[in-house]
Order: sequence, then C-alpha cells, then structure tokens
Amino acid sequence: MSDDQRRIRTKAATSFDVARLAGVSRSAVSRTFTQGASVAPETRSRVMEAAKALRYRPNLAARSLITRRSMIVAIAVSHLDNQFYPAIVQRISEQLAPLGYRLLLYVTHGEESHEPLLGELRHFGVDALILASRGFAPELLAECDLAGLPVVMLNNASPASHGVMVVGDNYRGGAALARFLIAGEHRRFAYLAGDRGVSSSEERLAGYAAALAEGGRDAPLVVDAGFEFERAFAAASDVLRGPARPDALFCANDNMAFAALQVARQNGLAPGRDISIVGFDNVAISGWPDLALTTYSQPVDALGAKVVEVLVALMAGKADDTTEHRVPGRLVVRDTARQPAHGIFTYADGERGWHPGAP
Amino acid sequence: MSDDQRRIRTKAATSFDVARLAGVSRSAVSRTFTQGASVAPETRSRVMEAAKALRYRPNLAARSLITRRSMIVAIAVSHLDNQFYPAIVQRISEQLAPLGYRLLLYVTHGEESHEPLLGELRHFGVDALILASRGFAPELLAECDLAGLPVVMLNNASPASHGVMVVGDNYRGGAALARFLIAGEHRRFAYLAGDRGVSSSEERLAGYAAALAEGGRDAPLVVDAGFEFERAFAAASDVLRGPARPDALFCANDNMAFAALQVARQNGLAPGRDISIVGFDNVAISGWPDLALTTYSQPVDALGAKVVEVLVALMAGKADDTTEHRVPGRLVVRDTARQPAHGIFTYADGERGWHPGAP
DNA sequence: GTGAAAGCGCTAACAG
DNA sequence: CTGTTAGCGCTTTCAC
Repeated sequence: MSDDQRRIRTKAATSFDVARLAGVSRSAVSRTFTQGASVAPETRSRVMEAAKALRYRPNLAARSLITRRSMIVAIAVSHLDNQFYPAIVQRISEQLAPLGYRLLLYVTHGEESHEPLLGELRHFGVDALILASRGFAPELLAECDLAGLPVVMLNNASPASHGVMVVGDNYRGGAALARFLIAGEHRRFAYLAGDRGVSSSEERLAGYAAALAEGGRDAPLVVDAGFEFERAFAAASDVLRGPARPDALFCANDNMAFAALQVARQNGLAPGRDISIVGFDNVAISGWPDLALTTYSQPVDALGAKVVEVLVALMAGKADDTTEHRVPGRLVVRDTARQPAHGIFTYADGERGWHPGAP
Repeated sequence: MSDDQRRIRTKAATSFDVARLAGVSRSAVSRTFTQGASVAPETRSRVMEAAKALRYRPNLAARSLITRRSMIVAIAVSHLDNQFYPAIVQRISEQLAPLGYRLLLYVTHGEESHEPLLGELRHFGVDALILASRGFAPELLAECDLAGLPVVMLNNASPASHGVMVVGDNYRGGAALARFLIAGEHRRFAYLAGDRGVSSSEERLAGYAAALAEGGRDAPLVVDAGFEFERAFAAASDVLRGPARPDALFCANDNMAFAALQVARQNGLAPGRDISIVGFDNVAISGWPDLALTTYSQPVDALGAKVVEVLVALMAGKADDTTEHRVPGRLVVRDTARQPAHGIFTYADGERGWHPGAP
C-alpha cells in the first residue's frame, strides 16, 4: 500500500492537457472523441497520439452534463438466486459493453416503493432502466414516462402504458408442456404458480389450461406458491402429500421445479415415473444429469439481444411502436416427466424435443 | 408510448429552481444536501419542502466534478454461473446501497487485458474497484495504485502491492476437509484443482495436502481442471474412470463438485458410499436434498460485509494496514462424503458439523 | 476545419 | 449562517 505514491498520484489528464500537448484547442480534442464530428485527419491523429501518451479518456460526468447521456443503464433484479437472472444480466452486460454502456445494478426485493428508486435513477442520471424484477409499482412506469426515461420490462407485463416489454413464449410454452403431458397419459394436472399477478406465471398457466381444455382434460389444480424456492418447496409438500396428488405438475419456473423435485424424491416418488414434474426457463443447471429437468426454454441469448436492441432504439429516441416483443423458446425433454411413446426427436444441438403430430 | 408527453417532459429541477422556490441561494440548497454542512434548521426545512415539491435530487455527475466522488463502485466478476458470485454481488450491493453507493457491473472473462478496464473505470470515474474475477493482470493493480483507485480483491491474492484482499478460510477449510476425510477412513485422496495460479484454489490445496501429510497419508493426486463446469466435468471423468480412482475427491469449489457428482453417478458410483466428494463454498443449492454436498462454507454475508467495511475505509482515505482479511467458514456435513463413526454434531442452525476430537 | 467563449449543475472558498 | 464568486471537465454554438 504505497502511501507515498497515492499522495503524488497522477491526477487524470484533462482535455486541456491533451490539447496543449497536441498543440490544438480543447474543442479539437473534444471533437476527435465525439462520434461523427469533423476533424482533419492530421489533427485527429495528433490528438490521439497525445491522448495515448497521457492515457486520456474524456470524463463521462463532465460530458454528461452537456450531452445528458450518462452511458449508464440501470437494471433492477430481484431473484438473483434463480440462475435465470444472473445469466440474463450477464448477456445484457456483454451486449451493452461494446456500445459503451454499463449496467448499474439494483437488487430489489419486490416490496419497496418506486419513489426512492426513481429518485436514485435521476440522481445517477441513468439513460434507461431495465426492469427484470418482480412486483414493481405501476406508478414507477408513469413516473419514468414523465421523466422521459426509457424502460424495458423483461418478462413483466404491466397495465401501464409506458415501457416496452420483452417476454418469453409463456403462453405457447405452457401449452406445449400441457400437450406433452397429455401425450404422456397423465390424468391429474396441477400448476405450481409463481407470485400472483405476475404476468409470466399467469400467462404460462393460461397456455397450460387452454391446451388442457383443448385436449379434453380437467382444468389444472392451481397451487399458489410464489417464485421463492422455500415457498415453492412448502407448497409442493402440501400438494404432493395431500389427498389429491397430481401425476403431472407444471411449475412456473425451473427453480420452483427443483423444489418440487426434492419434495417428490423425499416422499418416495420418482420423478419421471411416479410423477411428472416440468419447469420453465431451461436454466443451465436443469441440464445436469442429477436434475435432468424437462422444461420449456427461455433462450437467454436471444432474450438479452432483444432487450439490448429495443433499449438502444429507445435511447436513440426511436419510439418503438411494438410494445411487446416475444422471444420463442422450445420444449426440452429430459427425465423428470414421463415420455410419450412417440414423437421424441433430437435437436441439432443434441437436446431432445417432442413433436406432437409424430406417428 | 406517449410521444407528446415525452416531448414536453419535465426537465429535472436544478438547485437553482429549488433555491428560487425556497427563496434562498443555491449554496443554501447545496448545503442542505451536503452531509454535515451548517444550515439553519429553518432554512433547511424550507429547502427540503421546495425540493420535495420539485422532486429535486442533486445531480451526481455535476457534483462529482467537484467532489471527485461518483458514488459508484465497479465490480468485476467472471463466473456468474457459479452461484457464489451472484450471491456475493447481491450482498455487497445491499450493503453499499444504504451508504449511497451503487455497483457498476463488469462481467469479465479472465483473459482480457487490463488496459481497457482501467480506461473505463476512469471514464466513469468510479470510486473504487472490487475484483471478484479470476485471472486479472497484476499490472492492473499497479495502475490502480497510480491512479489512486482503491481496490479490494475478493478471494484473489496477488503478488502486487496494491489493494487489500478479503478471502475465505481456504487453508483451514482444506485442512478441515482433509481431516474429515481421513476420519472417514479414505485411502486414495485427490484434488480437483481450479485454474492454476489462482490463490483460492492453491490455498485450499495447501491446507488439504498439509493435513493429509500430518495424518500420515500420501500426498493427494492433483488433477488440473479449472473452475469452469465443463472442464471440471471432463477432468472428473478422467480421474473417476481412470485406473487409480481416488476414494476421496476434494473439489476446489462447489460448482466443480457438482460436476464431479454427476460424473460419479453416471459411472455407477454412489457419492457418500462408493466415493466421497466434497466441495468448497456452501453455495445455496448445495443444501438441496438431491445434491446434499458436503462442503466447507464461505459465508457470503460475512464476506460481503467485510468487503464493504474495507472498501468504505479505503475510500475514506484510511489506509488499511491489514492487507488481508480472512473470513472464517465451517465444515458442513451432508451426504456426498462418508461420515466418520464419531464426532458428527448439529450446529445451532440445524446444519451438521464434525468435531475431530470427539469420542 | 478550427478556436474562443459560454455554460451544463453543482460545490467550496470566501467575505460578510 | 448566508450569498457571491469561481471553477470542476467537458461540449457546443458561433465566428473565422
């Protein structure tokens, strides 16, 4: 810990220093660092050279005072223990980085009010907000609208008018799983629901129930659980040990399905034989042989790319008229659900899928 | 997407607006928002009222130009798929938030050079850097030193002089696991190593090897794997299917242990009976009944708290003379390793531990 | 294509 | 305790 060095630490070079070294004005150096400004090639190279020598980088704070762009986008997440979220955060971060944007992280807990959040966002002057958290207040969106702050919601529908949504294929996924379970000749269908009122859980249920009805099956037993692992565990215990035990259980996401899996095994039920348990997301660990969860994928790469695409358009002022972007997923067949006699096939990447119409 | 509203969006109020509304000078409003500045209570309340009415928050960018403090701290992480990292990031974020600091996220990949990183850090004017990533260049630390940027390394030792480290109890943990495995009467010990040269992996091995030697056992077979799941999986396959199969395998972290677990089961070996596999971290999922990994904990809460404590001190200019802070963990006994006949006990929180000296 | 000058929103001396 | 003043580092008209 060189205390001396710290004291004489090199104060970062300013545009002034660079200008002087290059023998030009500060405007010249500003222009060389501004996208699409007109500078003579000769000047530019002189400036660049000086900048490199001094390790100069324009100070974003000072710049943002003028340009009103901080190059920071805030992301709010709640369930970092659900592997889906770190994965998507990583993708978004990686896609934003080459564009010069960085993520400012907000770990929320769902319950808090929007007031302080928006205050902070303005405090930091973020350019946009990604809402990947559950249960934010709709007023937040209204306020962001007023403040002119672009918002993209990830897997989160809202009654409010502001903000554009990027969502997985919830309805179709739920329906596909239902058809798969029907083909597996199950009889008593249940749904382990996520937090009430959260669109992703509701939509998955809607698709599930619709396809069940279409197949002439009874409506599923809906068990309120919530997205948290512990609550899912408790709820799964109730259903699986109760009198009307389902033989097919669709869980609102993989993380909840893992909870259900544990419960089943603890109660002597072999998933895939005595009971079928399926999830949603196709989180990385669901492919682990020990878990081998049958699920419907939410492709993190595609989702992240779409979020970034939409975000960038929004920040560029291009009002997006599509307010909802749906990213398709696919059924991934593994071992926690009984497999139909026909229709199983292999995708190009080696995962297994299922084809309803197959012989 | 109210295009009209966006156009007439309320430009955020400035200190000038507040000053005018409150009938005071801009300095007065600045002072009310500055910690420990002297303002008459009367003035303060008038300002606060005006500020609330206008939803005023001082602009951090402008402020930072003067104070040279951005209130943002950068955190570099590499293995977001290892649950340990999201968990620690979450804790740090939560502990920093009440102090007004926010995390700017850098997802690195280990290989990249430090140059652009440091450039970016200065670009954004971050107040400090948390290095929770693997394999950063030591030059980075030197440069941060020169730039006067406080650095805390999480579980990452470095030959460089700059930066303070917060680390888990690697050596003692490795030793504890060794003793536990010895008590379990194993004979052929192995270590599934993380990336070479990374201190956490090396230290765990050192403790393991030392305790093994002390117990009169042969030195462990060291298998180079790396922290990545896939590579750990491949390496585990090699050892567990090779001629000299160990009966006790210590993996550099839980995530790698999970890989080993899968490999063992796939090869007809029941962990905890035919082979003992232990990890390090005590990541949340290691407690899942399906996984039930015996491991040595790295308490994320304590680790996060320590990081924040150190960070804050550093940013306050208090040069910390302790350059390394070690956070103790504990052995957590579950099902993937054979249990000694004696010495198993239960912690206050219900987890099981093991006591070497017990009857 | 370039430099001079003004100013983004704020804080920190400095007088009072 | 308060207001006035200067200036943080940068971009951006505006003349040239």
